[in-house]
This record gives sequence, structure tokens and C-alpha cells, in this order.
Amino acid sequence: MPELPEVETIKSELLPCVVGQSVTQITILDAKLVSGISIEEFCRRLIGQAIKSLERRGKYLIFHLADTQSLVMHLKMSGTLLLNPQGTGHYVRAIFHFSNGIRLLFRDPRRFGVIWLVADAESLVGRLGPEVLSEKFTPRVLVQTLSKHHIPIKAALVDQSLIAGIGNMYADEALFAAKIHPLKRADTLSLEETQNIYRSIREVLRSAINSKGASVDTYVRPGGQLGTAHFNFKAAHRGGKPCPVCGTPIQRILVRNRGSYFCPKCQPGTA
DNA sequence: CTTGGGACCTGGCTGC
DNA sequence: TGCAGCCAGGTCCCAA
Repeated sequence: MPELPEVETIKSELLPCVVGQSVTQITILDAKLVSGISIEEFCRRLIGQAIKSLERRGKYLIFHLADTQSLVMHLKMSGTLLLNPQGTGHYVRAIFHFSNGIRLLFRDPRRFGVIWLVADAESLVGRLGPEVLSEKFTPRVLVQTLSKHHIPIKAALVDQSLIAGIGNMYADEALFAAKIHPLKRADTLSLEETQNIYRSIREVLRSAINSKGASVDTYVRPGGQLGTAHFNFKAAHRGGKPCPVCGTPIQRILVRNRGSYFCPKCQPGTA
């Protein structure tokens, strides 16, 4: 599942291959992939454009183009970007060719991913909250944000309009590390609990970036290698398995209709 | 306005 | 073996 560490890894590994290059040819294999404009217009406006820079914002990947348009991609759950893979393989929804001969494939079995070509990327990412790893996201910001919402802390952490970048699995990992029950209401947390969550979020995400993301499902790096962050998971996707701290079986519940894993002994609480 | 839950999508896995 | 049903989940949309 591409969350912040996965998209950040993709950005870093794509960057040296595409920045400074121009798009020479595009093949769209799934008409649903491009949002807002026709395939014809998409290709006409994009072909010949040089990639000026590559940026991650939340879980969005933004290719800034020389003419100030932006090519924006969201991989959603099963999207991956592959550089010069051997063969083509299944589930490829688009192929981009670059002036240096590189081919970039958008592979996406569940077909949730979306691509936009927009004049201003802010129209898409402007509603996101502060970047979770940026200097703007301070403990004080988290305290103020959480105090305004009477919703489960797990739901608050994955709400991109509150904080940009945290997804389902890393929210579970951060709450495990902070020993907070996922259903505890955001506005009922103590200052100390919130500060623990803040530290845990940053640590979990930085560690996952160092591990090049978590290959729990379809995620692979652009070169095809797996990430290794999932080997460090203590709660996420470990239903029924022993808690690494106390041995109690990790429990799975639904929070906002999303599978949520936690240790009922280390993260006591409420419901 | 706030909060909660379903829809979208499909491959892989489990259990009868 | 075959098949129904569950599970993965980011974001949008609608209902209470």
C-alpha cells in the first residue's frame, strides 16, 4: 500500500531518471486512468514537455513540467511505477517514454489509481493538512488539531485534510508505539499521550523510509526491488500473532471501516 | 457542521 | 475441486 514512505521512496528513485528529460511518447491502456480530460488532450498537452522537478505531497506524486503544468499521480492502494521492467506484465494501465530512452510503467491491479494533468497542482493538493515530516508539523500543531475533533484517534491520523501522509498501516504502528487504543477519541488525549503519538509517528515513518517502504501487498520499488519496512511491523497486519512486547494476540477491529490492528493489553482502552 | 459508513476495484486467500 | 466470501485501503460521496 503506497503511503508516505512508499511514495517518498518512489520519488527518490524516479527522480534521477526523469528530471530533465522530456516525454516523447505515451500509451494509455485504461481510459479510466486519466481524470478530467480526454486521452487525446492528455497526450497532446504532455508530449514534448520536459520534467522540471519531482515532488511528493502527502501521498501524491507531482511532476512539475517546463510549461508550468503539473502531471499529478495518485497510486491509491495497488499502484506502482516501474522503470524499464523486463517484459510488460499484467495490469499495466499506462506507459510513458522519455527522451533518455527510459520507459515508466503505471501498473495497478485494483485500478484505483488516478492521473491528472492540471495547470495548478494546488487544485488537487491544496486541501491537504501539513506535511507530517515537515517543520510546520510540530507537537503543538498536533495537539491543537486533535483537540478539535471528537473522532477516534486512528481516524484523525489518517485524515489527509488534518495531517498529510499517514495511512492505515503506519497509523496502526504509531499508535502501537505510543500505546494508545485506536478508538480513543482524539479530543480526550492528554498532552503526554499526544506528544508520544507525535514522536511515534515521526519515528515510524522515518524508519520506514530508511527501509524503502513496506511490501505488504503489491508495492515494489521502481527498480522492482521489495521494501523491507514490513519486517519491522509490530501490530499492522499481524492479527492473531503475539504482541512483540507482551505476547498477547494482536487484535483486529474496524475503525471507520478500515482494518485496525492493536495490542489489547499494551493499548488498553475504551470503546 | 460533524461524524460514520458505503462505493469504487480486483487478486489472493480461507474455509466449507 | 469449486466457489462463496472475506480482506487489502485512499479518497469521494452521501446520510444521519
